[in-house]
Amino acid sequence: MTRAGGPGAPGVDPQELWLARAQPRRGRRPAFSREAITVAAVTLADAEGLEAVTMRRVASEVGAGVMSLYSYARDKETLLDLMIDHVSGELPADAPLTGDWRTDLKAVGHLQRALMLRHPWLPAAVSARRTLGPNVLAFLEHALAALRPTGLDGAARLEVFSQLTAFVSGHVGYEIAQAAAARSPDRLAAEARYLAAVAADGRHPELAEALSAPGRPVTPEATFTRFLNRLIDGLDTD
Amino acid sequence: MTRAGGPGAPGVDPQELWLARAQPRRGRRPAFSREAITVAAVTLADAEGLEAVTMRRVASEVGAGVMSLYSYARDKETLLDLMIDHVSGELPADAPLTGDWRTDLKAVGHLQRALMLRHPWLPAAVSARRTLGPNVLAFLEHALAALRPTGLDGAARLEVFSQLTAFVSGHVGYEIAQAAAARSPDRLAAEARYLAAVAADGRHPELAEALSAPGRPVTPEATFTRFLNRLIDGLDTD
DNA sequence: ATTATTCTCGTACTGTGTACGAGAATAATG
DNA sequence: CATTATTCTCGTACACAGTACGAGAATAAT
Repeated sequence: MTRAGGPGAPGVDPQELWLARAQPRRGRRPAFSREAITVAAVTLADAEGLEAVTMRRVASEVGAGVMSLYSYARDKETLLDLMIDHVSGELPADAPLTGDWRTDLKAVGHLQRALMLRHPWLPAAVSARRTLGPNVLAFLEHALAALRPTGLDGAARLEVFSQLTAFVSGHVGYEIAQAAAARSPDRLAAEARYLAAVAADGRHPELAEALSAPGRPVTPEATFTRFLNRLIDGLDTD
Repeated sequence: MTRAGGPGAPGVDPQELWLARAQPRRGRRPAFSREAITVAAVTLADAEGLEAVTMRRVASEVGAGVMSLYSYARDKETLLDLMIDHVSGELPADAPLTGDWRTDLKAVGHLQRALMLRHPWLPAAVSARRTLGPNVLAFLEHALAALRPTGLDGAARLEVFSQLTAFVSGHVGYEIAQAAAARSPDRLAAEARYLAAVAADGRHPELAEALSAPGRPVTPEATFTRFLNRLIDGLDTD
């Protein structure tokens, strides 16, 4: 027969992924699980980055043959969706709300950032991709509830959440790039030398000044909080 | 000999890429140019997406053998850096400033967004990567100048610019994903059906309401402007 | 003319995602 | 019980990726 399903019953529709599958009561029993495969992939990405997540690596990590993975996810893209939704499950979708929507929304932002820092591959994976798995939707539900006191209509609340997510994703993506660069001192030194050379060429006076400024140490956390607060405090509910 | 240089003189240092190269007055003359190769890669990415940019495709587009590209860029990552800096050259780094830094900074944000919309692969490429080519630095210089009236010190101005860029990148990345989804009506319909099913399950009342709300048409442009204004108006210069 | 240098690019290697299909395991059917 | 339909596993194979290697072509200095 022609691959009709599998434990994951991957269909033609992308969304079919998330729909509860009719459990087959016939045929060979699955030796693995979508969950186990997803966890293996996430673990790999956390430890060695997204580019370490190859079907072969994941399969060997989980003790399966490579092609067996395709019974659980139609393709690698789908596996990525599974990974995204899986880690989104770490977001507490039922945290109590204070009733002050600004406070609650800031908490949402901080939760998202913390998740992305735990899984540094997330910003890049989420960019230019929309994953609507159960965990993502559960947290969306939570965020929409937090926004209820604003009095905004549903569409507007949806928009605010999307924008918040986009902001956090962009911010943390950059934060991660910074941290990665700082992790290899020689590369960092080379960059510093290069920038110093650019600053010294006379055509970049602003940059020169910015680099010569005494860089008081700022934690990324503080920077994020500051900008998040600005964004959220600036929201109005007219 | 062991690949000592080439037209691009790719060295060990990543930054060496951007440093002016001593033009060799010996040996065979280059048949192509870094510029031409970069343009070909950008054109390809614009038309068919980043995944269409393979060394073989770029080479054939430019009429070169595949391995010849490696004389102009050490590896594909470097080619990506070249692409990013190249399109950054479209940003007018010498636009006149009004002197009102909020107005000027908003203009900067709009310029960045426009660039990313023209080159939809940009947000994904920029995420988790730092490219410091001449065009990027020229625009940075421009943005820092725009921020001068704030009275912020150099480091703070640098930070504001980084945050702005991160915000725009995150926003436009999401905007592009939306647009891409909307481009294939069947996929969009499938998603709508799926979301309706989720909304109907009773456990997502907020989502159900959001989806049922009469979606007055909002242009992405207006949304972006709104959030950008909030972010920038919220900035203070204490 | 010789030689050093700098480029071009065919060949080949490793690693990728995944189509195909043979075979193993299970449940329903006679 | 044997048969059969179903559902899974996974070895093999293929196209295509990035790129190391190195032989040869073109150019400038000697």
